[in-house]
Amino acid sequence: MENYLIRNDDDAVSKITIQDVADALGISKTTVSRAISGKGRIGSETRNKVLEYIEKNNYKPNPIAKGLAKQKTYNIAWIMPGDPGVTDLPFFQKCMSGVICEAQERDYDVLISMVYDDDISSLKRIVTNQKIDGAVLGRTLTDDENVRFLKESGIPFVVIGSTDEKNVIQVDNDHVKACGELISILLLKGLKNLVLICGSDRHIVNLTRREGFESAIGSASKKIKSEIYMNSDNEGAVGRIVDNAIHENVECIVCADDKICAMVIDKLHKENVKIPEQIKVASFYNSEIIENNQPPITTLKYDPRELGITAASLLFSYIEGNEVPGRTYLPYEVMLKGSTQ
Amino acid sequence: MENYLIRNDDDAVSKITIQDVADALGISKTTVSRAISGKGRIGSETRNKVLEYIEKNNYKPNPIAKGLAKQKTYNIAWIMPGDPGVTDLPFFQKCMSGVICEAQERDYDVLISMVYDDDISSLKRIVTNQKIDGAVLGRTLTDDENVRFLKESGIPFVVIGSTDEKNVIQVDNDHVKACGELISILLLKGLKNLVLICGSDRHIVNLTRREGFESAIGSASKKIKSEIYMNSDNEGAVGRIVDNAIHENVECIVCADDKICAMVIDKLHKENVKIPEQIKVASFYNSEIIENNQPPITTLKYDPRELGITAASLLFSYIEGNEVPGRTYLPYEVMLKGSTQ
DNA sequence: TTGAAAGCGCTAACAA
DNA sequence: TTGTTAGCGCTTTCAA
Repeated sequence: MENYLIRNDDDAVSKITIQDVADALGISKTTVSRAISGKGRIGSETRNKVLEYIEKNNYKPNPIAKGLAKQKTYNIAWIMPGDPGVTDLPFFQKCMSGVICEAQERDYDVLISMVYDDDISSLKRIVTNQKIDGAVLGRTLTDDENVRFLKESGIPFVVIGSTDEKNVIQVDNDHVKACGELISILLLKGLKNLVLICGSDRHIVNLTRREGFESAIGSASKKIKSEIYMNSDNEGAVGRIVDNAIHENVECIVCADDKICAMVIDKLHKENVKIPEQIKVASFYNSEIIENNQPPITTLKYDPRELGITAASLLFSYIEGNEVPGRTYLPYEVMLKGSTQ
Repeated sequence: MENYLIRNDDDAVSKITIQDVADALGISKTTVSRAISGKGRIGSETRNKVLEYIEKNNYKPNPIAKGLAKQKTYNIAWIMPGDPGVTDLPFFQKCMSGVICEAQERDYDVLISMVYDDDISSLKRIVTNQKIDGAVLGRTLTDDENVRFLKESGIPFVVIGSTDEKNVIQVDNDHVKACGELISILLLKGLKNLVLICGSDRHIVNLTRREGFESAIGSASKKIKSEIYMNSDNEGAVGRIVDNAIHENVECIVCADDKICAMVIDKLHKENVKIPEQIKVASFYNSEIIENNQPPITTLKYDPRELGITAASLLFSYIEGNEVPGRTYLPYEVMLKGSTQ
């Protein structure tokens, strides 16, 4: 037989208030408040007395009350896509951990909002309920409802990724440059026939990666044959593209992200096509799956956690009224591995 | 040249307060409050008038103020491991999405806390800062600091997973039964020589899975040869165990989770050992990687999102003062696939 | 059925 | 250097 639990309020944390502290010390709330905040003139003796008492009695100012008085929540939102298969991506987890880490340092907490392509009600709730002081948006779309809504609401926010919207603080890797660089290197190795497989063309990251690919092809010294497939991040599409690539003697399959790359590797494996002997493979984003592959795959390497840290840091800076750059690019690395040798 | 942004408070959301509503309607705050909450006597005419006005002018009560008055935050915490390689697990993402979904329905928000094996400071901050009304803990450890701290703090909480601690509301799958059932089926097929590979023995889930394995072996009608490896969720250990299994003519390798299973599959592949012809493989937890494998792997199937939903739902029920079962088991499914044929 | 007033715990002018 | 006082926006007794 199961045991049942009933809520018992007796054991709630005993909450001591600023008034209690003031009374105990025979001073006023104001003085206590000043001792804590460090603002306003106060005798160092009094301050120490207060600080000591607070420390000993483990007093913590109630942030709700503080928030009401200062019109702040001490919360920011982390907004990420909630669609299954996307939420899971380690990329977002790592960004999030960066955001959390940075928030923590400022005694802020992170409230999570999951949005779906056509449903940003969760974000709207949080904003209209005034539960946050700012937000970090995990990715950008073309014609992005989240961005539009956040701008309208006037709440400070930073996006991870790029957007054409004006006056939006953006943190991203320079995908155009990075992808261009990777492709240029491959072309210098003499490759003349490549395909690029991308996911949704509503994800701006895919558009910028494509742009990098195209620019490298465009500025190549020789004539290059290339094909680009958008919206092809499913097994069926990847399968057909790979089949076709094999048939057309494509020299290198370039994947916009690790998920697509994993599918490509899988498919090539099933078809018994050897990497890199029969066909080369490169990816614009790496991950564990790809790193541990045999042979390891040539990829671009970014630091998602750093994106989160930077985004949050900029957000706080902006909230505090500082001048903040419109766009920040974080570094990348080109990792040349066996898959393109 | 980059553009720089400076925070401009002019565009902040215009906040209309309960007083504004009262003034506009020529009634008192109290009446407005009553109309909204539905508590206390109020003329239906007045109520409608208020509701209508609120609707039209898009008034939202400030939850901070409400929180201060009612001593609530309207936030719960989702506590998950922050260690890299663990945070990423789709399991936690899916639980989290369940928790969020359930919270949303009650106009609660979810605040996220990442804890590390020996560092629960993030949880402590959130609790002592009184920023939450309750918490859902994503997994349980032996001798769990999180559980201990949450109990001491007196804050309502529910754990996903099991624990020996008394008076803790737990939501889990019955791993003992599920794993026992899967193994029993394999034994009925005539297998007589198996190994089980588990991760950390500080994770209670691994202990319960082991228990299920052992109980099935113990109650088998024939004599079964079996070996159990704990703390073996790294490539090196898995490699050695698999090598050894091949050498010892083990019939079936059972993996405590999908990550281990992926490593096992990979290793067998490298060694050119065919599944299921030369060795069979089963996993106590499934995932996309495993489902798409060729041949598909025999696994247990759970619904992590449902765990999150149930945990949050129990938490709210408990917060509201209801009687709540100490332990809730959610269903599982045994998926027999080609890997054990 | 409605309203006045006190209070939730804190901050911040303004006075002293 | 310290205290008084008036909020922040809401809920909730207690009166009317």
